[in-house]
Amino acid sequence: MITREHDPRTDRRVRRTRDAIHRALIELMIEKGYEAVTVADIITKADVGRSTFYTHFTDKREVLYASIDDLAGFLRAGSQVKGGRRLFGFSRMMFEHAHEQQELLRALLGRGGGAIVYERIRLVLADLVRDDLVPRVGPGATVPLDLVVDGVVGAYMALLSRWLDEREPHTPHEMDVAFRRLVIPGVVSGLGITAPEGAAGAEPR
Amino acid sequence: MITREHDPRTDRRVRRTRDAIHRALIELMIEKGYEAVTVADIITKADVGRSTFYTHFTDKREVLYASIDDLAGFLRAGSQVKGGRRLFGFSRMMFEHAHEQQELLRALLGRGGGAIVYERIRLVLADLVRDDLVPRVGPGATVPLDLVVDGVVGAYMALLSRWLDEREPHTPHEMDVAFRRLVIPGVVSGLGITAPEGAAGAEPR
Amino acid sequence: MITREHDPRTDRRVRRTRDAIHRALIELMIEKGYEAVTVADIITKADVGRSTFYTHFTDKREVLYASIDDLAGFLRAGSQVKGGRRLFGFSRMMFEHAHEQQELLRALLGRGGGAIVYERIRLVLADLVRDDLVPRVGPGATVPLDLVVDGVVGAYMALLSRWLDEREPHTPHEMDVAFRRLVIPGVVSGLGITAPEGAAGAEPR
Amino acid sequence: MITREHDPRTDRRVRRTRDAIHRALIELMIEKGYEAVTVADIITKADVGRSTFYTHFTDKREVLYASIDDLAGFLRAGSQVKGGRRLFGFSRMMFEHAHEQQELLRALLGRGGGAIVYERIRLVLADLVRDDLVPRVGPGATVPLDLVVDGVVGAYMALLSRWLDEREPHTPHEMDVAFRRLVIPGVVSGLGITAPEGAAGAEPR
DNA sequence: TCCTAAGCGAGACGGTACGTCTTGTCTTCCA
DNA sequence: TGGAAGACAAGACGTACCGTCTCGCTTAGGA
Repeated sequence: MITREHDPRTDRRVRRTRDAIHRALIELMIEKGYEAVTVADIITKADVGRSTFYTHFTDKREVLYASIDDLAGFLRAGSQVKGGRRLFGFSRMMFEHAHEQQELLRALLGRGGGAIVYERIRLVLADLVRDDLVPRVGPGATVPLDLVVDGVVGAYMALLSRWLDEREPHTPHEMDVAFRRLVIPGVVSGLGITAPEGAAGAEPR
Repeated sequence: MITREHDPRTDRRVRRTRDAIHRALIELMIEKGYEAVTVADIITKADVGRSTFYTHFTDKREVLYASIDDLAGFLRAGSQVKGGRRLFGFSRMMFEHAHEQQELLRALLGRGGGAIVYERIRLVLADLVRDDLVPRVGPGATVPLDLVVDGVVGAYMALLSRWLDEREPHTPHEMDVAFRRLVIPGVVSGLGITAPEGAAGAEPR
Repeated sequence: MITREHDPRTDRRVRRTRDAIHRALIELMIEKGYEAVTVADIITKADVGRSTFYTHFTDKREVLYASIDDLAGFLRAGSQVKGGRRLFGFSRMMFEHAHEQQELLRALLGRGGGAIVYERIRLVLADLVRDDLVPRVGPGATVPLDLVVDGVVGAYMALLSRWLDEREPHTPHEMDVAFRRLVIPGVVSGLGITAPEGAAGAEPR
Repeated sequence: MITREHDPRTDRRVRRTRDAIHRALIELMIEKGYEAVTVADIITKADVGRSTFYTHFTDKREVLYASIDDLAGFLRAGSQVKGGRRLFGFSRMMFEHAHEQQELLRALLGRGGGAIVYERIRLVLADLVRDDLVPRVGPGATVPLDLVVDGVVGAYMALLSRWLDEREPHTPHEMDVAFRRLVIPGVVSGLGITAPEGAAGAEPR
């Protein structure tokens, strides 16, 4: 029989507290950007004691990480389910998610968002991209896979960030198409991909 | 006749002070990364009074900008002179410069470098890329120029940053080639470029 | 018939808890002095829950008071039984008790002991001293009784405290004699005592 | 020639700051007693930045010490000048000083005053008393000098503290007389003093 | 014997003070 | 008289305690 280990994170109070803190940070980031938010701001908005904050998190940063990890989870989950056969299946999803959660994502990834967020999301995307590419690498590859991954992710993050910063002058679909048109030709030739789904680069819909 | 305006920046002492501060910041950035450097660190290392620092600069940021502007100037100058006809002529130069000034560039652009530097350099590169592309845009362009610029610069910055972070496992030349192979196909098709120098994508040497 | 009021203090568990807390505080006071002991220290050492502590006591102070009251009871009891006719009968007893319980008393009254303890014990002694003096005051008294009491108790507490702090370089008996020789002449003349037991000041044994 | 060492304590600003802090603490101690005063209280009342406070003092305690040292200086100085030949010359002076500075002294020495103050002043007085007694010790002394000093100082401090606590029901002169009558007989006999100024115990005026 | 109220441990929580750190301004001194 | 030195106010940071509280577990005494 399993000893009912008491995991503090399942405590109802604990959940409530942690959630309140998360929500507070996000709202504040939308207001003034990550760097400008102080711990005092957070605990005031979350209506939580200072020590309580520090029992749960060591840092502003740590609170942020959880939010990013939510995003990462969303991406990972989505990419497996819906991404299906398509190359860079996360792209469309992400643009749409970003569109729906504009303010949050702008706070996270826009000019105001810390470098930490950027790096963290970059890592998640890099994993997704790598997983997409590894099985497709052909014998005639002329560019190291790592560099391809870095380049693709860099292009993607740049498009996404600027799109958010400029208040989304294009639709998520347009962005997705632009990303694919820009990136897929180079990836295909650089990695020597001879996809049966040569339609990889063709846009759907 | 020119009014002998006393420009403080020509004062010998002033020059010395400003240079000392610059050098101090750079050395400290190499040691611990931009964010971790404090004004106190800088003035100690530069052996300068606190008020002196604030007489010349309003910020840590402002000191940094000058360093970046050096870099920007280097890029702009180089790209006009040597870039010649080639698309993205700055690329090779930049990789080589980064190679020579490894530590500085790593401090500026690597994980430790602030988002400010990143953004600033991004802007410079975006200008260069745009100038490269504008005259080549063809009638059959299917991707908005702005997005192409953002994507290309994003990919470039990503390659450069990661290369620096990973202690340059490839030669500058290899990086340059990878960048071009990865990016030029998409750019050419996306912008409908029908270059006479169809050799744009071919690597030189 | 008496309503079988369930007095919690008789509950065996309750006794155990309270005692454990008392013992913990005393041991900790010996280790590091009253002020330095925290409630967390106490409940850890007593192996008791935080809420339990606050069910029984409102304070660190309150726990302490009980210890002092033990001491006070000891003094009061002793002074009646053994004090007999002698002036300041408590003195010898107290020095001896302090000698036997060195560590505890040092913790309570030495440099580390809080002002609260001091004051509390002072009050007990003041009562004893006053009870000793009241019946002896003569018609020729030139010093108000209250001042005599304060002075005598002050002198006694000072001798006791310093003796404890200095690790008892004298025997209890020597201390007692010193105290009497120092204080009784002034008391006798100040209060106009014409004791039949003129032997009041003479040391026994 | 002496290098004009720049002692920060002579800086006019520094003086002002330190004084403001001292005054603030004293006023606050009068209001609510030493323990209850927080650093935040002090810096608010002194209109001083938090860091400034900690540049000059490590502690509330340290601020307090300076105040006590003022008092000590006053005592020492006075005792030499005015004390003259009389035994315990400081006594009258101190009672009068305490009378004039009632509130401050009550804050320092009364129930609210920390044990630290008490101990510190005790040490100063002990020095004065010892200096008074050493040259007078006679051959027939039956009580160790240290104990006499401790006892005398203890009696004095007790009289002073209680007098302050009870809002001075007696005049300083009465207090001084009471102290001398109570203590001098025992001291004279205990130390075997055969004073030419046998008038030591006689009250003046 | 079972049931129920209390005692209890564990520890989350809001609050408050602490001492440290960094920033940008302001004052003083000196050359 | 203008630049250098550094004192200063402001306020964020992470830590330490406090006293209150909520939660389940256990444990004894009355039904």
